[in-house]
Amino acid sequence: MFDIKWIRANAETFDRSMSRRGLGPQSAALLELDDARRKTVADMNALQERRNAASKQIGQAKASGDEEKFKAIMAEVGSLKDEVQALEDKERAQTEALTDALLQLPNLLRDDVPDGGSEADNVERGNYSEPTQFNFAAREHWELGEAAGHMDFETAAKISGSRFVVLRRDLARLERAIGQFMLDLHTQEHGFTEVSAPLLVREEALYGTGQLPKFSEDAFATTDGRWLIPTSEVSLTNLVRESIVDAAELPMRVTSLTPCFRAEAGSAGKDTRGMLRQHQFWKVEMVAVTTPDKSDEEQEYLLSCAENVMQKLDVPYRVLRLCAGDMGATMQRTFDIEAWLPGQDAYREISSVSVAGDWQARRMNARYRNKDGDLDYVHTLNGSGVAVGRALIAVMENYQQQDGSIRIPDVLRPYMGGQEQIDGPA
RNA sequence: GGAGAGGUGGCCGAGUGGUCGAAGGCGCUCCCCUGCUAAGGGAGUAGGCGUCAAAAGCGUCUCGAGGGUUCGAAUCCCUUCCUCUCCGCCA
Repeated sequence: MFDIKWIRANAETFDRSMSRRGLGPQSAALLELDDARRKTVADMNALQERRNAASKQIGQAKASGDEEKFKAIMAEVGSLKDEVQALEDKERAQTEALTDALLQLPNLLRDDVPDGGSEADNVERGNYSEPTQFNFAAREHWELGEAAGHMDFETAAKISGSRFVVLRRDLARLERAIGQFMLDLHTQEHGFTEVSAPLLVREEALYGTGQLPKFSEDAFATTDGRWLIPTSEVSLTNLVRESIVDAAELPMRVTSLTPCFRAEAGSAGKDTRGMLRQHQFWKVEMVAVTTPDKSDEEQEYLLSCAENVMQKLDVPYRVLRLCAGDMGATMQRTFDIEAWLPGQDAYREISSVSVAGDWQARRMNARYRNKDGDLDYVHTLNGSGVAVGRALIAVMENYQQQDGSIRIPDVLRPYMGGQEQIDGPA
């Protein structure tokens, strides 16, 4: 959500950002709406002032017993009332129209976000180790899992439909181990506070983080008007909604391990095989709330935390600086971490680390008191740390052995009762 | 599901149809005082919008939200959302 006053003062910057997002210039239409609104406000205020003054005189007239004056002013106020009412209605409608328009707009882009229209234009920012090499043909995760009998899409389809999976035995445990490991890493080494927050949220929470109003088709709604979270970014970021955060408590860093639910509308036919793209998956999320001057470095910090997960798992990855056309609407700058998947012979997204600036904070009305003692909006950031389902895939494919067994990364063994590998087909 | 209570400033909390954006307290800021600290004394301290280059000032709106009664509503009425308590049910 944008501050219309900021748009008026920075129309060019604003329009350039929108253009880079593939939208036309937006400021002119918005400012026109706002000009009309402000004119109404001015008229309304003037009338209200007259009404208020007249009301006071009525009180005085009545007190002094001046019946004639009393009636005269009453008459004036009577007509003023309707006019004021009309202007108030007009003002409300105009403000609502402006707010609705502002709510639709994507976030600003930071200057260092590369231009580009698709993922092809993302810029590599660095990587960690070379792609894993095998002296046998690498299998995809679902081949490994189905062959060993602990990854079952058929049964999942009977229960829930496509894009669901049933994991059994060691693989179910490995999924749990990955989540536990990452959560412990963030809480014990990275300074995050673990949070267990709702998975079912009000519509307002999704407006706050920006999934609504534009992306309702991506999430699942319940029959009572609530929504299943598409990411715990929603629950965690909204922790500060409608509040004034104590500046001494910033940066606030929270993390949680939760299921995420996504409708995946519009990705029909994409990644249909395996568990890369599911309607339900586990994810460890990191959310940070900080002051505006600290959000850039905070994003670097979140990225380093996510990278640390990958390094400890010892899975090859690269970091991308997402281009304008590939970025989500709610963020100002995004770094993706892509894990190397030998079975696919490709890097695939496993984490996304973004800074939203004050865009979400304005929607949530989340503020803090700055050094001058004035209220200002906080900056919010989030990053996957990392997606559990995809980490499971990455571990399976990178740690696979010729016989279809899978070695267990060192850091996960404590969470697997010391087990060193998951056996392949019997 | 049944019955009840309540939503007021950063927080707690008082509040009667008018002079209330709102007592008091806490917190915070500044000043005074004491060698330092603690304690004490004094002053200040809601937010949004509009106007303004900006600040000040001025105007206006806001006591959950929306509507109504009234010359006038935090206060009365209606609707609605939310929170809490008790009972029932339940992991």
